[in-house]
Amino acid sequence: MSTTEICCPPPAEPPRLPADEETANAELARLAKALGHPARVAIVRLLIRRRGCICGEIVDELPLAQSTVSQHLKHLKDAGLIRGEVDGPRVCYCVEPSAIALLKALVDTL
Amino acid sequence: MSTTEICCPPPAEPPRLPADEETANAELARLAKALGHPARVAIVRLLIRRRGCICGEIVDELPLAQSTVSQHLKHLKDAGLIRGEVDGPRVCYCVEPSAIALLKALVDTL
DNA sequence: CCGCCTAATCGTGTATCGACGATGGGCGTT
DNA sequence: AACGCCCATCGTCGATACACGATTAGGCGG
Repeated sequence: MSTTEICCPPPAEPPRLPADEETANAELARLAKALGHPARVAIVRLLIRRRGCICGEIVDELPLAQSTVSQHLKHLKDAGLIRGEVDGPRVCYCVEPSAIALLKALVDTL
Repeated sequence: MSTTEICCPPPAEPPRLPADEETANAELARLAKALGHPARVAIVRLLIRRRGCICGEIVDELPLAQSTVSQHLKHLKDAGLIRGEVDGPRVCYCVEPSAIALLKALVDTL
């Protein structure tokens, strides 16, 4: 395996909106809450920009302590917005395209 | 004035995205945070559905106490997502179309 | 095997959220 | 003038968020 391979192949499947409105509200609220912090928006944008994945580079890019960044990453991962894969000693994060697509679709229903 | 007039004429101006990315992140985080609760999503949807405006009807629609709903309305108003106008003894809320448009535009930049 | 590097987790402190009941203020109605 | 309705605000409480330093866990390299 080459070391520069893409660790997170995005399957970009079209989002399926929840039929039930209450579920849709809860889903949108979940995703929105995960983006409800500037640092997390910055992380998502960073992960999108570098199509590949990063790990501790995020810490270098943000004016936050390593543990704080790790917390934000956990938030985003719990919300399903990003994915993290262990690659040897480091961890490779990337966005979950379907989650982003779902967010966009849900926001568009407003 | 008729009692059924539209209290919140939406000016629907096209959103101007912040040029600075950091500002855009903060703006998106603010709006997302405001939507980061199912009840607030439900309120926004309710206000959109009934193009006109409502007030205490929201309380009837949600399984929450009046004061709690008022708090959520305050959140949404502080975030600029909704507007509230006093109309006699009752208060008339409606969405701020430009804010919704801005949110959609910001999410689309992801 | 031992140390190193990376990242997650723990523990802490402060601040904010979310919910409620109770209180207060503004405006019609009687 | 007094009452009643509608809504905002206050005060409170437990839960959660946010930030940090310190510690732990887990691979890799020497």
